[in-house]
Amino acid sequence: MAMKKNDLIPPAGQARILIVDDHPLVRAGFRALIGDEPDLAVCGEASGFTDAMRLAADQQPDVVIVDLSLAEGSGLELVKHLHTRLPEVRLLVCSMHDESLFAERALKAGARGYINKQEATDHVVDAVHQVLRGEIYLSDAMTQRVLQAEGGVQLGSVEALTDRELEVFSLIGQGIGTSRIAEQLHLSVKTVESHREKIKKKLKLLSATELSRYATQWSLERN
Amino acid sequence: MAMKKNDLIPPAGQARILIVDDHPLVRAGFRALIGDEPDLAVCGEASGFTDAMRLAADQQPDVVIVDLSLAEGSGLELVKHLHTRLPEVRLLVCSMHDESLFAERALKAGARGYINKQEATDHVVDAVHQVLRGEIYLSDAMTQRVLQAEGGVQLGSVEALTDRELEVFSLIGQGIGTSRIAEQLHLSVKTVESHREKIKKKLKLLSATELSRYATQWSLERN
DNA sequence: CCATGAATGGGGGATTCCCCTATCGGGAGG
DNA sequence: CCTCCCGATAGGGGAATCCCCCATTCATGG
Repeated sequence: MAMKKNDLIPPAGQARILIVDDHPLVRAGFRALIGDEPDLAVCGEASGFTDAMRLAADQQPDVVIVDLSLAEGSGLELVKHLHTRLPEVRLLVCSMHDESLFAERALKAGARGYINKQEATDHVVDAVHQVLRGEIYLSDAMTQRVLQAEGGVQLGSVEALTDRELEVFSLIGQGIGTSRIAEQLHLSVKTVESHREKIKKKLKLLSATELSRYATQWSLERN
Repeated sequence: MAMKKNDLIPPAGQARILIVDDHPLVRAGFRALIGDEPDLAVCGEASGFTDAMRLAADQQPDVVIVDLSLAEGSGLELVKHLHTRLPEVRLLVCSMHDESLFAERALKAGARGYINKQEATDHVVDAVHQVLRGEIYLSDAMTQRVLQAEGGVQLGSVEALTDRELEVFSLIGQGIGTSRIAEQLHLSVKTVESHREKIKKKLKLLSATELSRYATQWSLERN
């Protein structure tokens, strides 16, 4: 996550922003906020993957604001593809999704910032300016979380899990309860609980419900 | 669901609109859209139940636009309470949720219209005008469905859930624990537990983990 | 060799799960 | 008008889990 300085120079006049979000109302909100800034201008809108890729290629925007849930395709996929094909374009992910679950994924996918929709009205202009300067934007809480994870080689990813932990994690993702996991793996319930705790720590999850949700999503993604 | 004509007369000058939505960006979108209309004016914003009730009492708006998912409390509850305490105020529900699942519930709770966020930018001004005239606004597709489905609803799946149960189910799907659900809905933990039990019975789920998994999947599907 | 980490478990208090029952208010039907 | 049912609320109580401690064993690499 070292910050490279091979960015394009900031645009001379107005910076051009492309908005990608499946909710027309949210796009209207962005337009209103960004339109008030003298040095920013909205150069296009898209609600899905295909339109976004085409518009980004045509318009050559300085910043693309990407929502994670799109009408067509996924936001994370869009970030990866945009980052590959148009690496000079700064990507700012703005999502309603749980920050702890997606901020790191967004950064790994090539985004230069992640902002929660709850705080978007107050900070989106700041965030855009910041990524325009080549910096990375994260909420204060999330900055802590990500930076402190720099110590560990892998950032809160499933790859950091031990084989045994991954087995347990996978079973959790299949909706199997603690006691049944213990049966299935011929372990004590206490051992499974210990594994759950270690998994939670490694994935930086705060509660059993978060673990369950994360495991379920992970399980669904690779099916 | 017969249309009563005991409405107040339309306001003489500008109609006053109160916006209730937990996403600041969406509120900004509404403000931009409504602000462009000469006969409409935004008289306040709220993100949660309590603020909305207070503002509605203070401001005496002509129309309240209510999102179904709020920062504090639930939109359906808000519609019921507003309809009881301020029956002369027209309520327009605007949600990202599946229309077929919530439009009927919204109307029964006292709303005079339901508009999907996907089509909000194009139709919200029409919808507001329509409810101001004392008519009921629904999308064309939904009008058909509601009017013909007056008899009975499909049982056996999520549609079989009660309003309250559905709210709890949705929060479970967002990975929120029992105690925080209780906080958010201003309920006893015991009540939330009761709802969870009833949901499990209705959906034929055998354990809390199954409920969590099912709710998570359901929640992800409609994002 | 011994520091480290993985795998296995336990203690114990807090919380949740799960099956009961119970009240209360509103709407459907007699 | 008056039951009867049901949705919403909530408590009791025992079992299960959660969650933060900790201990032991065993392999592996520095």
